[in-house]
Amino acid sequence: MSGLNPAQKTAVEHQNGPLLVLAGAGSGKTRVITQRIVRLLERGIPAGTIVALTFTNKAAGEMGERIHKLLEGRTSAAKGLTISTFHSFGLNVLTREKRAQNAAFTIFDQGDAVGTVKEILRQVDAGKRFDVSAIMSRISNAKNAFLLPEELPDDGMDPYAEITKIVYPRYQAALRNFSAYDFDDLVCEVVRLWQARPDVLARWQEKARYLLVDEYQDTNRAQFMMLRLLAEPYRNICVVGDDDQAIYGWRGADVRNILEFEDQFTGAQVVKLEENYRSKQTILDVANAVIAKRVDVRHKKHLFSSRLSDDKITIAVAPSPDAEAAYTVRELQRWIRDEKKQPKDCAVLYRSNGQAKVIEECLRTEGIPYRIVGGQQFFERKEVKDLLSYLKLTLNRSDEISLRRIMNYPARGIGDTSVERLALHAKAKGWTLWEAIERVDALDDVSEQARQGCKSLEKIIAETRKMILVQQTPASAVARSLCERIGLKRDIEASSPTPNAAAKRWGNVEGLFNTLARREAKGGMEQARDIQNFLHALTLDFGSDEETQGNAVTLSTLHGSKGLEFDIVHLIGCEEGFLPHQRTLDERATDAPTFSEDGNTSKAADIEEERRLFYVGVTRARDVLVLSRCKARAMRGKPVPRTPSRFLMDIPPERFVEIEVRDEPAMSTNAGLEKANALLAMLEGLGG
DNA sequence: ACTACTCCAGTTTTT
DNA sequence: CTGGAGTAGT
Repeated sequence: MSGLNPAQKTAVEHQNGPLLVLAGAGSGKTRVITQRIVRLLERGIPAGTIVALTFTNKAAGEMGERIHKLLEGRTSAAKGLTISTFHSFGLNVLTREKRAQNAAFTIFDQGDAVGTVKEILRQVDAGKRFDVSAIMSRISNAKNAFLLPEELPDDGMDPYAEITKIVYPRYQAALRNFSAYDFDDLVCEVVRLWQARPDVLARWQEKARYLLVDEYQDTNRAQFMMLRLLAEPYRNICVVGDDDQAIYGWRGADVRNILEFEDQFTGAQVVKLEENYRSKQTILDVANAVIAKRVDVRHKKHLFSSRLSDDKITIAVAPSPDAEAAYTVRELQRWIRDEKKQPKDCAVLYRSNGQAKVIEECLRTEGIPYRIVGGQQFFERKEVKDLLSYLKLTLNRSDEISLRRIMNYPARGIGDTSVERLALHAKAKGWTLWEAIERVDALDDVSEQARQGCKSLEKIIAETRKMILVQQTPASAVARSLCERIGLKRDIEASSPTPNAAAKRWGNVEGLFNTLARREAKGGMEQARDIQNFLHALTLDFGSDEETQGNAVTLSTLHGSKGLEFDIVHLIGCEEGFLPHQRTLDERATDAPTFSEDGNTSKAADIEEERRLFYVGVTRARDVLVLSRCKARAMRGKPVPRTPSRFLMDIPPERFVEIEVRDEPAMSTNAGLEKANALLAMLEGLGG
C-alpha cells in the first residue's frame, strides 16, 4: 500500500462499520475507494459481497479499471464484484425480481417521459399553458424525494404545483400501463419492492455486506433510502464525498445526506482528506477563500498543497465576449505553441453551454483541436432511436411510446387523425394501443389506408417477434432484416437534405448493427432476454462506446467539469448573471421549490450552490488559472454593461493580478484571412 | 404530409 | 440575434 498519507491510510484500512470520507477536491478520493476495495479483497472478503455505487457509467468504468490494475495478476479475486451506477444496480434488482413474474418491461428515457407528460397534458386539456419539462422536473424531484403522488401537498400551491399534482398520478399510471419504468423508478421502485418484500431485501443485503458509495453529496432521498435498507444488518457502509462540491441540488441531490451521515449511521468514523495533490498552493488559496465565505454550515475543510508557489492567478477583464474569447484562445495557443503544453492539458470552463460558441469559433479559426464535454449528442440519433423503438415494441407490446414513435414511421398511411382514433377506441374498450391495431378490423371509423397500415405494421412486428422468440436469430441480423422490411435506408435517403447527411444518418444505424454484433461476439444475444437486457443497458448508457478523446482542448460547463483536472484552466464569464446565474437570482414561475424540510428559502441556497460551482471550477486547475469577465455583452441584441461576479470579490488581492484585455479590432486582416480559409476548407470538406 | 412562417425563450444534466 | 417549436396553409 504505497504512498498513502495517514488520512488516506485510515480510510483504506478501516474495515467494519460506517465510514464517512470527506474528500476535498484533488485529495485522492478515487484512489482511496479503489485501494479500500482491494484491501477488503486481500483480507479475504468475498468479492460477491462487495457493492460499489457511482453516479455515472464513466466513474464506474474507471473504478473497475483501476481495481483491475491494482490487482495486477490476481484478477480472479475480483470476480463477482459489483461496481455500477445506482441506476443499473436498481435495474439489476428489478430485472431479477421481475423475471420471476416473467414480465417484460421498458425503460423510458427523458424523451419518452416528456412525451408521456405531453400526452397527459393534452388529455386533461391543459395543453400549452405549461412548460412540459418544468412539470417533468417537478415529478422527478418528487420521486427523488421519495414522494408518492398523494404525498404531494395540496394546499398553498403555485399553478405548477397544482398541475403536477394532477399529472403525477396519471403519469405513474401511464408508466405502469405501458409496463415501463423511468430513470427515477429504477431507484424508487427498488426501495418500494424491498419495503414490501423483506425476503427479497434480505437477499440483497447479503449481496451488499460491504457497501461503498462515490460522490455521496450527490445522493437524493430515494438513493439514501436504498442505501439505508441495504446497509441495515451489516452497517459496513463507506461513503465518500465533498459537501463543498455539492452542485446538483437542483436535480434532487440532498446535501443533508452527507451532512447528517453520522446521525443516520451512529458510530460512524469520519476521515478528512485535506491534502491536495493537484493544484498549486495559490490556486488552493483562492479556492479556500471563496468557499470560506459560504453562509451555510457544513463540514469544515481546509485544503493544502505540497506544491508551494508564488505565482498569482490572473483575472482578465475584457471589453466584450469576442475579445474575451480571442484572449483566451491566444493564451492557449501561446501555451501550446511556445510552452510545449498539449491541447489536452487545457480547458475552457463556463456556466452555460451557450458561452462555448464564441470560444469554439476562435479555436476553429486558430486550428486548435477541441472537444465539448456533454452537449446534446443522443438527440441527433433519431434513426437509431426509431430502430430501437421497433425492437422495444417487439419485446414489449404495451410500450405505447415506442409504438407511437414508429406507428407511422416510415409513413404507412396512419396519420395523426387515425392514431387519435385508435387511441380513443383503445381507451373506450380498455385495450392497449397495440391491441387496437391488432383489432383494427373491429373498428368502423378507420380509413382503409390506415387499416392497411396497421396490418402491415402488425405483420412486421409479428415476423420480428418470430425471428427473436422462435428462430432465435441474433439481434444484429434481426435489426438488419427489420431495416430491410421497413425500408429504413430508402426513407433516410429520401428525407435527408443532402446525400452526405443521409450517409451520416445511415452510418448511425450501421453503428447500431456493429454495437449489436460486437455484443453478440461477447456472449449470447439470441434470446429475447439477452436482447431485452441489451436494450435496457443501452438506455442507461448511450454513447460511452465510441468516446474517442484525442489530444484536444476541453470545453465544458462547470457541472461537466467535476472530476476532471487540467494544467491550464480558463474560467470565462465571471460576471453576475452567469456566476451566480440569473435564474438563481430572480424567481421564476416554473421553478420548483426544493423539498427541504427546514424550509430555508431556496434562493439563498441556490446562490450558495453557485458558489460551490465556482469552487469546483477553480479546483480543476493544476498550474494556471485564469478567471475572465466582460465589461459588457450583447443580450437579446442590445449591449448591456456587466458587473463582476461577487465571487471574484472574495479572492484575496495578493493572490491575483488583474489585466486589461485590449479590444480586438473587429477582425485583423490576418485573422480574417484565416477565418476565410477555414470556412473555405469546411465547405470543401462538405462538398467533397 | 410537408413546408413556411411566426413567436418565444434564451441554466446546469446523469441515468 | 439565434434556434426551436408550434401553427397554418398548401
